[in-house]
Amino acid sequence: MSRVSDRAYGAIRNMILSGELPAGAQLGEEALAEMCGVSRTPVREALRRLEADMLVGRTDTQRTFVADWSIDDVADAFELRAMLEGRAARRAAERMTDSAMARIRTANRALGAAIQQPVPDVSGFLEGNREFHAIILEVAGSRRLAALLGTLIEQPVVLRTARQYSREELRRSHAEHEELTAAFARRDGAWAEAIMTSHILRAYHAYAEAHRVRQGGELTQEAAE
Amino acid sequence: MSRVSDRAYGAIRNMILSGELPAGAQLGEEALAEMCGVSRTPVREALRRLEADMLVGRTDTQRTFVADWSIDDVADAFELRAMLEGRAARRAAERMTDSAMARIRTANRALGAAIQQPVPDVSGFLEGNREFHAIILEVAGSRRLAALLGTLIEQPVVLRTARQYSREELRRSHAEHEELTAAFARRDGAWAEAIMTSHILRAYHAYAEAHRVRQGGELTQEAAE
DNA sequence: GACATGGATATTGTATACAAATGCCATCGG
DNA sequence: CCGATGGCATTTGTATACAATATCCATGTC
Repeated sequence: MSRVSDRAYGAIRNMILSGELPAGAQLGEEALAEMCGVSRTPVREALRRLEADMLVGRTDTQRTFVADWSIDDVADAFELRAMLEGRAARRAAERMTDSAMARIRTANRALGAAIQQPVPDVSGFLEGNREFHAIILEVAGSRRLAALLGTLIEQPVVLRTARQYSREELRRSHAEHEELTAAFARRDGAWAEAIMTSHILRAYHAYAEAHRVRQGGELTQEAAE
Repeated sequence: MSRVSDRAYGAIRNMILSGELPAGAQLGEEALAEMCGVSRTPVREALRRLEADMLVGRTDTQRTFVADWSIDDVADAFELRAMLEGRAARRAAERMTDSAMARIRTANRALGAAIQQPVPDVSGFLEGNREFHAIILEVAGSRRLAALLGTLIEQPVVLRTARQYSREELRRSHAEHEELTAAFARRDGAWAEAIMTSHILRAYHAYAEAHRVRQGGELTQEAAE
């Protein structure tokens, strides 16, 4: 992240994900450039990347704005993610190595320890969770699959669930990870795919449930899968 | 395509797809700018888009080159495409309208007529084929699915098969389209998905077969699915 | 002769200036 | 009062200049 355009990308992205730039907000290049303390050139580059991520949209006349997400968009994204992560899990199971198994177990142990603290360590949970999914994607060994999932894993909507997960929900997530680990240990691709798919879809429904109850809650971190 | 950067994008993309810029070739911004008769700024933008399409790659030190595709990359891309187009077909079947059915039938009729000429009209076939798949994607109604498939449908490798399709292969493609149409007419999502998946995978194996026989053939148009 | 080192050359990154287009608002006519 | 029109302000698109960095080649040393 040393290049200026990378910093701009990260900064704008964070402002979108945190809600500082609300959905639908106009994104003037000049204004963003001033915020980031850079010129328009790297800002333009950052905006193009964010457009590819579908975090920002464009009017027919090239004006940029923060993408807003209908309920259907959210369901759509989760469905695709469930399918793609399921595929990744299948491939990972088929290609699993002993050293990767060890890394997966380590990540999962850390995750388990985090949620058993007197006060659950949500950050630790999230970090273990991220690591777990990253290893699977790595073992799956498909650059394209990784690229496609890249645009799906950190959406605004996905990022606002975990902090309010109950201990029970965290525990359940951990249990699903354990089951996935068992499927990997047996190199059972079909099993791994099925667990992963339901793992993601459960996260979706947890989100949908929470969203139905209290519209517009203002949290900042990742959903826990 | 009136903006200069769009023209640059199209021009560079065509040079890659046609093989004029061979895999692995360095893509200097200045050189490309001169070729396209524009300044570096729009060229840079075009290169970023092509990078997102995975048509070009980057060294660790930001030098751009034409991506080259190993056999595994090709298999990988086709697999993902089969999965995603299958999903699109399922969704399309579930959401099919009468007017879309009519358009699908029209496209398919045109495709059928093209291959029954004394000399098969391959361009007509390709146009009908493209239209057919485009309507399905439209009816599927998932912007994200469309975006993900966008990066998969026109790869260098996918684009070099149809011209050498035998009349028998063209006929078979048409027959599969007819079967898909029947599945749509019955709003049978599972059926549509299964046909579409096998449709794409058959195209893959046709490609793999041809590629095994004569490595490095030099054709220019799209694969026929 | 092989390898390290240094500087010249080429390439990419960023800033800025200017051109083109879009949007906004006030004014005018009905 | 409503809508159309024209011009001003804002925003985006492109070109160019300059800075930073990487590559390449020649030279020198072991």
